Amino acid sequence: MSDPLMQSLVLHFGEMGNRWGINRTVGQIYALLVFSETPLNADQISAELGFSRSNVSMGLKELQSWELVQLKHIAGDRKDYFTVPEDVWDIARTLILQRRKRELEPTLTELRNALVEQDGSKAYAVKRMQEIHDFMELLVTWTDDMQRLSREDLDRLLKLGEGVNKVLEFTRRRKES
Amino acid sequence: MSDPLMQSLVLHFGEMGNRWGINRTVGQIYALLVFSETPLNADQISAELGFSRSNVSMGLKELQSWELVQLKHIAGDRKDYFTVPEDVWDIARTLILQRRKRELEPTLTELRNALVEQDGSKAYAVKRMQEIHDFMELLVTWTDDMQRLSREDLDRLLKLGEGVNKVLEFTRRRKES
DNA sequence: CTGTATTTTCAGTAATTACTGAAAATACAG
DNA sequence: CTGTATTTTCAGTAATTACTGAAAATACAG
Repeated sequence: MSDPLMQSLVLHFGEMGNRWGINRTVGQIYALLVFSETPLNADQISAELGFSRSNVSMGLKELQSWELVQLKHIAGDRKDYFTVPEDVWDIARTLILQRRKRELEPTLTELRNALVEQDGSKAYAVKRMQEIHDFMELLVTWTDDMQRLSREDLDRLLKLGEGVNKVLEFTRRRKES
Repeated sequence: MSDPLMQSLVLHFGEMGNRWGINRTVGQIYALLVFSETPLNADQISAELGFSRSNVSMGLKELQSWELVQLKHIAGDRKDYFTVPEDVWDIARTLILQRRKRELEPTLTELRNALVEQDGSKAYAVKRMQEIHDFMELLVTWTDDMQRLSREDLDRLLKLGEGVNKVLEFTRRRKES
């Protein structure tokens, strides 16, 4: 890689891959695409990162299943090229949606079923299942609502931060009256 | 396990462990503690889940490093007993804090350094680093702010959902005037 | 339809991670 | 301080996951 700064960050994203549930090579491929101005094809990625063409193919497939990369075609070139959305917010949105799908929804379904079938089960365990279920449902609905906000409103909301407290006063008062 | 419903959920949490960055056994130990009314000691866990005492010891150590379990002592008993916080919100708070620490902060530090050392690097890559850095910083500050809200305010905020949009109108108007 | 470029699949193997039992370390009752 | 209960460490191995090269499948230019 020509740029040493980029190189070290690509390696770092590879390491972080573990913690995000993807493997080292997939993390590196992703980082490379993020920092590349132009779309890249599998051969370029393979050459740049030094692992096999087939490994790159599998990595790209996984990134596509996460909807984290986009397939582009270049006129007069038969190869598949890949990029990543320009807007960091779009990336974040996808990440949240995907993690929710993989980390929350299966458990939510499982809990829902458990609560329906429940009978003669230990009362405490059932209570706990209910609590977790309700909380997860709340989170899912909320992230759904957030997805519907415009980029600008989201930005505003995040920057509001703790100030949200003051804003909440309105609702509180409204409910009390 | 006496309760079949609980059994199947413990197994499910084990499977989900993979996606949450912990292994199957750690996931099962955690679920067992969540659904158990009383604190459990390592021998009980080991017997209940059918894996070795030493594996349970390592699992509990990992859960402690995540601050997801609490050590309890029972009068007149020399063994260590473990539980999980009663309040789902407390669990969620810990989870968010820990994931931030493991998934965001290392990269934030890396990006900060990269941006300082940056010179003669590809302009596009640097721009991208800056964007990601700023976004992550925003997220970190925001989750910090959220941690400071009371349980009740958080609940209110989540239930507000999309309604937050209307509330945002206030800020928007204030800024415009 | 043919031939070549390109991508994907997959069996085999390398690397990593999970798990166990035994031994060592620690904790504490008496 | 001694002896026993309890927890932790760790080397060895089992299980899982990552990666490669070769072969198969697909895509498409001509």
